[in-house]
Amino acid sequence: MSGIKKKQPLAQRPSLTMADLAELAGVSKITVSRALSESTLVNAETRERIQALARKHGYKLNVSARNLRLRRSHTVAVIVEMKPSSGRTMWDPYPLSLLGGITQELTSAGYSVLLTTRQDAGNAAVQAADGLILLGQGARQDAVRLYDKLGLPMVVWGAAGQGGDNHTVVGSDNRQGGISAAERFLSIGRRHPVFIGNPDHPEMAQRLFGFVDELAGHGIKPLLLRRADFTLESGVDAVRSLSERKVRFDAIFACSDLLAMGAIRALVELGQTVPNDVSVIGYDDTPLGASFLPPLSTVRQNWQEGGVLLARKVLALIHGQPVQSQMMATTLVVRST
Amino acid sequence: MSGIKKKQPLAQRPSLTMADLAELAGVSKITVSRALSESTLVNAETRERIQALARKHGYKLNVSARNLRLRRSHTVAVIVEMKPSSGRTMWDPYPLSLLGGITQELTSAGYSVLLTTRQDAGNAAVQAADGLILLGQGARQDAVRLYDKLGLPMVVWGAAGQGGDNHTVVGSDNRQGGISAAERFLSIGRRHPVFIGNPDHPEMAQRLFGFVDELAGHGIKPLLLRRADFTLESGVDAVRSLSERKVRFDAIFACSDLLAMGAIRALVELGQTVPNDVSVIGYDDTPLGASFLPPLSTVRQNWQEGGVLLARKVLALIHGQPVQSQMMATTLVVRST
DNA sequence: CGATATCAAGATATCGATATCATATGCGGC
DNA sequence: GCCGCATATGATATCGATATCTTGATATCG
Repeated sequence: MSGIKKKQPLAQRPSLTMADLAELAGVSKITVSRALSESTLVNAETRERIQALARKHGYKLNVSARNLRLRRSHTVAVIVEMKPSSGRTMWDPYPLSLLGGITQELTSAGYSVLLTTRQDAGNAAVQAADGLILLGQGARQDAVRLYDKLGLPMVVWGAAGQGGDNHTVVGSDNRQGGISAAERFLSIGRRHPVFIGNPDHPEMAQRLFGFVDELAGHGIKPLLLRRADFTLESGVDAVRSLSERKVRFDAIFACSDLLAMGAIRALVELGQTVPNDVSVIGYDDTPLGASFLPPLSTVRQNWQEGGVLLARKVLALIHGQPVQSQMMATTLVVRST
Repeated sequence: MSGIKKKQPLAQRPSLTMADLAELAGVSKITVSRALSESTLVNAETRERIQALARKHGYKLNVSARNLRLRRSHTVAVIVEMKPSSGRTMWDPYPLSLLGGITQELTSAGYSVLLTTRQDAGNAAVQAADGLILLGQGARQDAVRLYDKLGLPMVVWGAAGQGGDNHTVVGSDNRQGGISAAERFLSIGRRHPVFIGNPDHPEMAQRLFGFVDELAGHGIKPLLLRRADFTLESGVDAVRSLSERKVRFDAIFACSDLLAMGAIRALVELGQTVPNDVSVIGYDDTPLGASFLPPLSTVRQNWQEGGVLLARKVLALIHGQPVQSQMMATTLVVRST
């Protein structure tokens, strides 16, 4: 019966439904539903039989139907900020292993990952998601508030305390990253450190605070060199400007490996040696930093793990469990600079 | 009536349905459906009125319901190969702007992007997708065949002709990339070129073929230096081995900027000058190559555009339009090497 | 003027799965 | 022999949207 339709108004590859399986097995479709969802309400033998039948005929669950009935989508929307022209976009190497971690964790929990950009987050599919993960500079106040209105479980990647702390934040412990750079400089007797980066960015600001606070404990006040671009040229330029201003410095903490490498290049040009005259620490532990000459010391963040954490938190929220913000430890990788 | 339910078995945030809107507007729900989908079957005035009402009450379409009825998911699954430990994974900087392009194009066409890894592509949600995009080394024969069985419109990123040409392939024109490197070397009078890369990888193989063929037309046969890793160290090592074997060479075409930079570093160590003694061309146009000293000549691929193209092709396939494989032009960026 | 378009809106059935309530059967205990 | 209870299965309603078929009203034409 059910196999033959009078009409097929919405032509499509005809796929097996539970009703079809039910007919094949000689049971009702509810029994099939129960058998396939491992319910104990159905006899073990029948269950096996139905499952075997499903496998044999390549039965595929209709996700839309289930989602409609259950009023959930089993989907988490990941909203990334896309600023294609910026020096540090979400499409940069690192934040992307975040996506990797997220995907791994969510899919293995049976959830789907819906990738979207900020622009079209008004999207019906996004609103239908069970939860939200915000990545990138999108973690700014306005954006966060915007998505908050959707009333969905939401987790944000970024700096702690960012955005009214009404929502869960996961990020790497930028403050601690700054502290460990400071500790390193102190331990090797540097007295005139410089910070290169953009304190307007909440994550960088945390690095700066950690750096400054730790140094302050030893009576040292670092110089802040504001640089918005995270390019190598920007690093070169920063150091040149220091030299022109005849600033005395013996250590540089840069907010990215690229900046750090630029700084080193400029130092070499100016006849300074690294690390003898000036010690340099970068941020992110890019593969290039390790191969740089001299090999770059840097602060490493574990993005992949961050992604996993983000995913776990949304899932917890979705299941109604209490969740707290969390900052992940960073590691200072000491190489030759 | 419809606002009040006797029971609420699956408790959830109560959201407005078309039926609710219909009651508010004093029309039937079909009219609402038509009004919201801009159908001309409904009076312009009524349409406006209903749309205003929908906006006012923050009506949200239930995607599952629509998808169920229409028997499509408005979703394209993007399957990425995840090999976290490899030197060149999908989570590398570049292939990721591919994702950017894909996302942009698909979402602006009203489709959702479902991100998955290879492992769980048996996933119900993936099977429910309207189309598939394969990224990364997943474009290998076995993987392609696996997904082919799903019978979904599918587009693969990779080298032309790869995998039985039963399916659509989009990629950058690696062969042409090889040719333009060869042309450049010929034009500056180099006679002893070397190719560094891994010809087992289909895309690299194309570069090699283009390189070899073009040179052959001028009676030159390049040396093939096989290197599986795409690290800077690998490039250093490659050049050292050339020097140890006392091979004579005056040009290097490397399959990645990192390899090329490593090669240059080794050349400098050996007292050779670039580009006077040896000319070097890399691949990918990474930001670092441009800032390298000396600035690296390289072959640029436009990943973002590739993503857009992939997306357009799946959409075309989904809509039943004929589609052809396409290779995107590459650009030789001549800098100082 | 009657016949036929044209336009606007409604009635109904349907997509595929599952929650809930109902039913049938078997079994032990008093 | 009847009640209660557990086990296994079925019937029905429902999730929210839309395709298709109808219906009614107005317009157009020979």
